[in-house]
Amino acid sequence: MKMNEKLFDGVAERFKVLGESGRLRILDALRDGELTVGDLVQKSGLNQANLSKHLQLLHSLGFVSRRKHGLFVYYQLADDSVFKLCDIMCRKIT
Amino acid sequence: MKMNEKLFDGVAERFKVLGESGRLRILDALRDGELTVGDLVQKSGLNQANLSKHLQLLHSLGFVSRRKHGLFVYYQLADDSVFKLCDIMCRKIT
DNA sequence: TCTTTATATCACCGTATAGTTGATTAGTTG
DNA sequence: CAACTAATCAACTATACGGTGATATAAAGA
Repeated sequence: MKMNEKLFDGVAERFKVLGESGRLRILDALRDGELTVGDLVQKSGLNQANLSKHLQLLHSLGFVSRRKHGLFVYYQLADDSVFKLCDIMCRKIT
Repeated sequence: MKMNEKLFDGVAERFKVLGESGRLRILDALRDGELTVGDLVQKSGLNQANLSKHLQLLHSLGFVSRRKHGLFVYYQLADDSVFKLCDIMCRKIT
């Protein structure tokens, strides 16, 4: 695909979101299915406010989706693109 | 690929490098073949010191390779992984 | 309605980093 | 040596971003 001039900022913005190991850990924790915010607090070691901020960012850019059920909000991966991306990156490292 | 705990930082570091539109423009400028630093100064609008800094970063993480010939240093894309990555990202935008 | 719980948001701080500039250095060529 | 390309260094500004504690919002149940 030819990179459109308009796309640079949007693409960079999304790479930047993945350029933070905390958010990668969140996404990895969701690999096996949806989790609540509370689950993610435990798994990630991040506190609630910080985690929530990361989740809003990931959601706003389409990396995760969510559904609300009662008091809980369940987050899950929007698709498998994150792991496609990480696979390519990992190949550059090893 | 299962994300190894050790890989998180390395992968994040590389995503972060792509998370900046200036560097994406540099990589895009190299799409059609190798260019000298002077060429890239013109194409990118960045000054020499700044551009050189970006190039060192891109080179140290394996996104570009370089060869020296006479006074000039020619940079080129190390492989096509950048565009694979951008393609996936673009699909998330459109 | 009052309480509890889960999540989102706000305000603030500290730090990291990009961008810029100017100067210098290194290496190559003629 | 003189001219040129590129890398590097130092210093500065501005801004973006992560982390955190406090507060707000929303849903469920007594």
